Amino acid sequence: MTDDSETLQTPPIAPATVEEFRDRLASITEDLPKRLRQCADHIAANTDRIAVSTVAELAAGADVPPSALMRFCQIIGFSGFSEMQKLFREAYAPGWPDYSTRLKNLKANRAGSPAALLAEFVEAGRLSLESLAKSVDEQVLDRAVATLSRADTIHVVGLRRAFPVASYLAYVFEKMAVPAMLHDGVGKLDHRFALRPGDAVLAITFAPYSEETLTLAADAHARGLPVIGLTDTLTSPLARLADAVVTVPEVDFGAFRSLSATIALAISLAVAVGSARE
Amino acid sequence: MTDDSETLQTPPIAPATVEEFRDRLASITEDLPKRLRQCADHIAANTDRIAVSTVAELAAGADVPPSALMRFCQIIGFSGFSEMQKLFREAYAPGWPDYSTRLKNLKANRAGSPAALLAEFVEAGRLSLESLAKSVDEQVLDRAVATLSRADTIHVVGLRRAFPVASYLAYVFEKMAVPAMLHDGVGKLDHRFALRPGDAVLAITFAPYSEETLTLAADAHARGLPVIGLTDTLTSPLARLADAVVTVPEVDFGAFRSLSATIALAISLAVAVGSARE
DNA sequence: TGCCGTATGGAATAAAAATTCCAAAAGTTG
DNA sequence: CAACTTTTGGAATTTTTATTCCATACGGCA
Repeated sequence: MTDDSETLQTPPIAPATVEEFRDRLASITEDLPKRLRQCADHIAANTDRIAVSTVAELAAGADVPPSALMRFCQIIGFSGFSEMQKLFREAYAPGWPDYSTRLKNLKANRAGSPAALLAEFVEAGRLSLESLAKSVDEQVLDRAVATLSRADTIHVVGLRRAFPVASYLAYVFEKMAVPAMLHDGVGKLDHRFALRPGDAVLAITFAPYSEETLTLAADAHARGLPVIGLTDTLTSPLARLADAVVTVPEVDFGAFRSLSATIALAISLAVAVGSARE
Repeated sequence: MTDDSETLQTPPIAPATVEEFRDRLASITEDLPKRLRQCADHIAANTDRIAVSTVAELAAGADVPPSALMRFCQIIGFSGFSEMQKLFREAYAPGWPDYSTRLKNLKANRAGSPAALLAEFVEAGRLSLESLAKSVDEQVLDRAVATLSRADTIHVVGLRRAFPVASYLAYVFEKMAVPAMLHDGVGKLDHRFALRPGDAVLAITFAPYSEETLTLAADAHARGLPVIGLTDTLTSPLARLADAVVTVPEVDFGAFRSLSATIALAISLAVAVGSARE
């Protein structure tokens, strides 16, 4: 008998995804002794808290001693609670952990062929877009669009790294017949006096933040004009000057960003403003 | 002195909500010493992972020793990391069901809302990147890099829709110390005589092809200078003038292209050329 | 009712994580 | 350039958390 039970025993195949976890849970729940069943039920109802709880907390929730919960983890196929928790912690932020490490490696051996480089940038772009979709704050976006739609003229400013974005915004605004002015710093001319009451500023800057962009934003802010910021983090100096700050998560490759997410955001903003004004 | 500093010292008022946390973060970030600033930046960019990470993990991400991160938590007003983490664990709502579900939600919003538009552009960008990765011709890419690496000066030209790409290329070349000149059409000045023997032209244009770009490419071609084209199809008028044509499949949404794939390709090209020249 | 196998709770232990502390480095100021 | 302050890294310590183990309770069966 003993050998039989050994053979039939729960195979130590731990679920590799949240999906698999749920399947396994459903398949074993019914023929489980009382306490383990309590575990299963509580876990099923609170799957999302696994990532942020301790054994003791979860056990208390299921009204069982910690050791029961440990047994439960092992029955599912994990070596213990920590391994199970790992699954949920990683599922929460997929891909991210070793990504920047990979970039560093690639940077180290600069033997990268053009095609290999391209693959990296494509991947970076895809990830950026994904995390943009996940993280964007709809309220802020709505507010930004509303503000810009009311403006007489939109002053777009973004230099260096942000200049491609600024120039694309200017292009789209032009196509949609939205009065806009691109502050491009050509000839080091200072166009700040072009700002009139009723106008709004759309400023784009990423670390290291460009002095001129911040100056223009500060100037507009001081004069009571609405400022919309497009930047990398909420700690950016733009945050203090702007009425609405939209942040874009973008992965750097050395000094270079893929800009995919930023451009996608910019163009959405521009098209939304264009439509709203009609 | 000691009493003064005690009085002036950061009040130990810990943020009680994630909102307050962000405010506090933004307000202190700028006058923070180097390491603590790294903490602030990394935390700002990865706020959502605080709940599921350990001190060691976050510290590694910020590239600082764990003790620096502890100090950071205390400066913000918490007694330590655990207290800070508690805030985020309580506010925790998992990001899954992830990306694709989130996209659907965004799109489900009233059509034409900024968020819905963003979802469309994100989708278009991703598709473009995917098909770029699948369709890119490595041989052509290698040839383009080789040609540009040999050039004395690289003349970058791209107008209207392609201008953001051209300007980004110019930026990257500058950062990598590659001699490059951006033909931007400012003041309608014609810089064609800047083309010298030994130079190369990198021309970017999409339908409807910009006259000025084609003219410059044709001119260079006539004078025997190598021309590299970045365009949408092999039937583009650039194809006849160029020594190597790299095509980018870009998925349009409405009248506007996301540019994601084009920028990814451009930056790969630039970085490859920059590396090759060293 | 007495036997046996499984299930259970909690105390003991091991592992991992957070936190403190201090000596050394870096930076400032007179 | 010396005295002093601030910042830093890492080793030592403490606290928390996970995990194991075993004596006991329970339930079915003869």
